[in-house]
Amino acid sequence: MRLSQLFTKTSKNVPADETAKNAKLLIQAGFIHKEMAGVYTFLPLGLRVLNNIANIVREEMDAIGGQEVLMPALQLKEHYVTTGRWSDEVVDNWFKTKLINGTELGLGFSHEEDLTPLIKNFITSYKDLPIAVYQVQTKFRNELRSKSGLMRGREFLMKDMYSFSLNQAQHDEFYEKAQAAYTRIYARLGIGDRTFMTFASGGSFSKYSHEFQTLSDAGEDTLYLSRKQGIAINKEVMNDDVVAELSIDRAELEEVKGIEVGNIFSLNTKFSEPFGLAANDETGVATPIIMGCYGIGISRAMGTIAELLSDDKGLVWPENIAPAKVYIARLGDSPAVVKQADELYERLTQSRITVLYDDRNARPGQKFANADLMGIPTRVVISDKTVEAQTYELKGRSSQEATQVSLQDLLKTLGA
RNA sequence: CGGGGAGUGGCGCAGUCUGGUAGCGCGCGCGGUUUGGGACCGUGAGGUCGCAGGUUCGAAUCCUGUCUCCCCGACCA
Repeated sequence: MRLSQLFTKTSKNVPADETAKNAKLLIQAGFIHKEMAGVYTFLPLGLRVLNNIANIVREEMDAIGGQEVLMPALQLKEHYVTTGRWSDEVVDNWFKTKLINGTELGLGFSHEEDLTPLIKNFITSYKDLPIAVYQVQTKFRNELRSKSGLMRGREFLMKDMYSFSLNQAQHDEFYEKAQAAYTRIYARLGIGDRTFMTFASGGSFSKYSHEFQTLSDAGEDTLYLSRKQGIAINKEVMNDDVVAELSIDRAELEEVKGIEVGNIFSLNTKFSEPFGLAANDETGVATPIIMGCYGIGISRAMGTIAELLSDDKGLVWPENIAPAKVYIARLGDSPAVVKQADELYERLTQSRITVLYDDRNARPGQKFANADLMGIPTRVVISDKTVEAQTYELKGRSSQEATQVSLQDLLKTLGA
């Protein structure tokens, strides 16, 4: 992508109506635009990041047998009446709407009620199990107060997966696989070292749920972390019994703040019972299917990464999810410089390396500041100097020093 | 929902207390000089001050109502 073509621009001014670092930076760099509280547009560069994150999540879900679908946002009232979740007393963050004929509908905040009856159409035997179905979809939650930029929105992108198992053993096996997949996801997103599995409330479904909490002072949750064991306990379930059950020495627990970047929990037969979702076992006896639920807020993960991996110059994206791998800063517009920069851009693009090519008629400082603010992992400078020296200047986003390399070495470094 | 703060060109702000029909910076257009860390000079365009009502000869400024945004708290199946 040539920056001269990109319709968004970075700004020297920080938005006044945001306090959260992630929102400030993402807006300043032109990645997102706020429509209203808790509702953001993803602009070209922001959408690339969002998609990159979603695709990593997809790969890991596929790797454990997840099958992707896309369910509607509009939700049938009767399904929620079946489970008792239509009531505003029970679910206080519903967005509800109506058809012109008056039929009430909901805007999905989760999809158990949509998927469970759907699965009933296909699954009837133990031979069909286990299965796991997921989607990457927009969720609507009428939060009393949205806040912190992408961290807590009213409309946000979420990956939600649901597993269906014949019995507890089969469920546990998949649950553990999902747990491992989640760990891999956060590692690939560049926040693995500070993300910990956390024992949290299982609600009305099970004893515990497992949250994945990324340590940050910007987080909303208070946790007690055992670095030694690499696990944490959410304050909401913290007590002596839990500590004992997990064989943790209470003295080593550290009180920290975390951002919930994922949550998995066992649903047991909470949804399969009311919908009559059962499978025949080997003896022909119908048994309720055991379900599990596995969520990751894709947009929240993006906000978390923006928040945590940034520095005083701007965003710092891990290579896996950056909107582009390379930023070509073309200094000046002498024919030799333009030619060389154009050729490098073509060459890298052909090698399927994503590039932001700063071909604008702007001063060097502006281009450097832009590259830093946007958080592009690698910067290549082409100028009269480098053309003359027959080198390319290479610099990582977080390194202080630039190096001069030959075209051959440059291509090698970039994997082209 | 309770408490606090704030709405003035695309963005960031001043002006409001002490009414007299808007000003600065960034950005943008044009001309020129520049070109290795968000350049400089000149020139120009762009707002009627969130919205509605009221007071007044006159309202960005005072009064009432209302909408929106941010923060803290409560809430987060």
